[in-house]
Amino acid sequence: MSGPSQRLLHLYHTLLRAFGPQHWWPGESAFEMMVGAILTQSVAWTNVEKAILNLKASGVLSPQALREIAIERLAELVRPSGYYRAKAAKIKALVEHLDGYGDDLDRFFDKDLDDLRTELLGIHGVGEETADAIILYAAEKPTFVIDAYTVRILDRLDLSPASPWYGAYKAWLEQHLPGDAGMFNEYHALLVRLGKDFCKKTPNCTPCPLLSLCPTGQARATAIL
DNA sequence: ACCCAGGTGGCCC
DNA sequence: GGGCCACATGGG
Repeated sequence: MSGPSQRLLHLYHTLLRAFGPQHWWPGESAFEMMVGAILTQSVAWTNVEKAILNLKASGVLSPQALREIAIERLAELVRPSGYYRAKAAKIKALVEHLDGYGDDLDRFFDKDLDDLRTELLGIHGVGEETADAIILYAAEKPTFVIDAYTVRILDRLDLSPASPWYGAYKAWLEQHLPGDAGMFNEYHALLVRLGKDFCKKTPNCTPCPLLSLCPTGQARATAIL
């Protein structure tokens, strides 16, 4: 008989074997990751890439430049990522907050994980998933990021906590896995890879890496997602 | 033409 | 504290 820890580790190794390391988060700097974390809210990453490209081409992918740019112009630049007016306001809120640290991310991140998380949640536009993505991928501290793919895949595998809240999934995973930031990083990225690049695009995916893990034997991704 | 994509905040009860 | 809803573009 195998408990949640064994099953979660097995899932991790299965995905890692199937897909290899994902090298997340996509982005050249911690600040770019933070902006990307906001832009990717409820939107396909391909849209975010266009928006980031616009910001780079305009030379405004820095906290100071983003504070100085007019919000209407910022909105136009991030337009491809959807919800563009709302996201422009969120980015403004983020860089205003960073102003309090002289735009020094190391100084911003240099605090207890829970304190950093609470502070992030106080920024307009930063909810739990975005906060955890920033903590894990930009600050490189061990928190597990829960997103829609994670929930659906774990539910399908009957590997879910009792309560359906964000915090319950997060606690469930952190409780049953070694608290290693590198592993949380890779694990979340692999779950998204499975959901995004594999399941949707491969109807009846015969080589589905979850096949041996699914209790009902119906781990075809079309069934999962 | 429709559906959905790596959520969040505001408002209502 | 939960249940709705607005927010909006781009690709399948």
